[in-house]
Amino acid sequence: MPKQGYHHGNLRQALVDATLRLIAEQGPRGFTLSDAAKLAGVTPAAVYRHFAGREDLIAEVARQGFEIFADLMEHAYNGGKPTALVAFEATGRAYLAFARKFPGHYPAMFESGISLNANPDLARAAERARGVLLRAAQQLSEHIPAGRRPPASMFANHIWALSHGVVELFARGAPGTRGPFTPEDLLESGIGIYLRGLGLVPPDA
Amino acid sequence: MPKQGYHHGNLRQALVDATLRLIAEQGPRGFTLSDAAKLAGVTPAAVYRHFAGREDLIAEVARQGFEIFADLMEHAYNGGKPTALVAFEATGRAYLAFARKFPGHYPAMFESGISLNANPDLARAAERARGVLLRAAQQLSEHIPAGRRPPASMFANHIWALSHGVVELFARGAPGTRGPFTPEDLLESGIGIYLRGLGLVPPDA
DNA sequence: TGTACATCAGTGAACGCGCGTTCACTGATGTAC
DNA sequence: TGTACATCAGTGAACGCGCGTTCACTGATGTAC
Repeated sequence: MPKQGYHHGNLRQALVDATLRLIAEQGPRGFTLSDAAKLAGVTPAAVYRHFAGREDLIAEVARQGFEIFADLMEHAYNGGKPTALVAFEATGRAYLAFARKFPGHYPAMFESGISLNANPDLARAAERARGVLLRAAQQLSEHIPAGRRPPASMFANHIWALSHGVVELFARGAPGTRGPFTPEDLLESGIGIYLRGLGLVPPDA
Repeated sequence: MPKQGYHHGNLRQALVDATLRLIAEQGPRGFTLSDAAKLAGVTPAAVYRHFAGREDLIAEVARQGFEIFADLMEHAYNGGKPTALVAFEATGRAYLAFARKFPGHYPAMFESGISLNANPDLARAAERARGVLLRAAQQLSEHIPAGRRPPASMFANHIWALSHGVVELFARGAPGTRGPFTPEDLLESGIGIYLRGLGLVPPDA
């Protein structure tokens, strides 16, 4: 599909890639449309052949991010195999892995200030990602004694919040940068304690 | 102390207040030094009588935020009374309460992209806030059977991450805005489950 | 109490800059005959 | 196979704008005598 004769052939994706690199290097605040164009070897005006403007470009980056994010969590979840618990823990790990391996996507999705509803494709992708985590939580919740089983959406949100907090505070140069624990340790142990609190892990594990 | 004869008398704090209002209304990205000056009824150049520049103004806002934050958590912690557990839970609630009641300070502290080390006063204030939470965690951890007691700094970080995640994702118009739970419910229940996982709350509570 | 003077907070005009966006254009590519 | 033409991706110059910052200044306040 990519043609390399110079009409660039694939400028749309080249601009997305340039945006990713800029955000990864300088944060979502540092990104400018003009820089992205320059990095793609093209005039700023050329961007408007492929995107409605700056906002639209960021939205596409975020959309692709949510697609990858959903895929990655889906893969980690693995249909709930071998057990609901193991699958759920893997999904949690996938969250952090995504944030670290896609340092351009994650900020575009969560720190760029973009509205998820501005763009239907973006909204759909974000919804799908949320859905994966929710499904993992639902299946897991069936193993909790029905009497004191919290709504699955609630503890999906707990895990999401804990993961996001770890990413924001400890996986970058942010406030809590200090400390002997890696973000991975922190998230893994946090989820472990939390699941024990739900009665899903034996107290002596 | 404030003189109301027109040399303004208290422009420094007026600028801080203007910054707070702008950030609360438009987010940390929307803030400009010029707008803050205008809101304070003053020329942009006047700002430089009191601050080294834009960065320095934001740093002062963040510093004041951390001082209030630390005070609030300290007050909630209440020296560990009546019990370590109750005091700890109150401290967690204070986190969210601060984020909601000081919607200008919180973003300046955690979303403005400011470096906590650029300014020694700021670094000190941030350190104090961290210290309060850590102390609460330490005292609480003494109630955990020594054998499987995780480092206090680890579970202080867990609570910090969970709280921050709830604020970022659910206490604003952000991604997870939907759902039947208030942020307060979410954080309270999350901390509850977590503490049960630590063996600090009886399983049938 | 009154005058002369130093201080210094705030003014107003100007700056250079880089941003996002527009517009008429050009020139390579693909298609019709 | 070759020529004529339509398409449309990218150019280059220009725009208006608002930003953070600077500078020489002014004028109110406080102090010394």
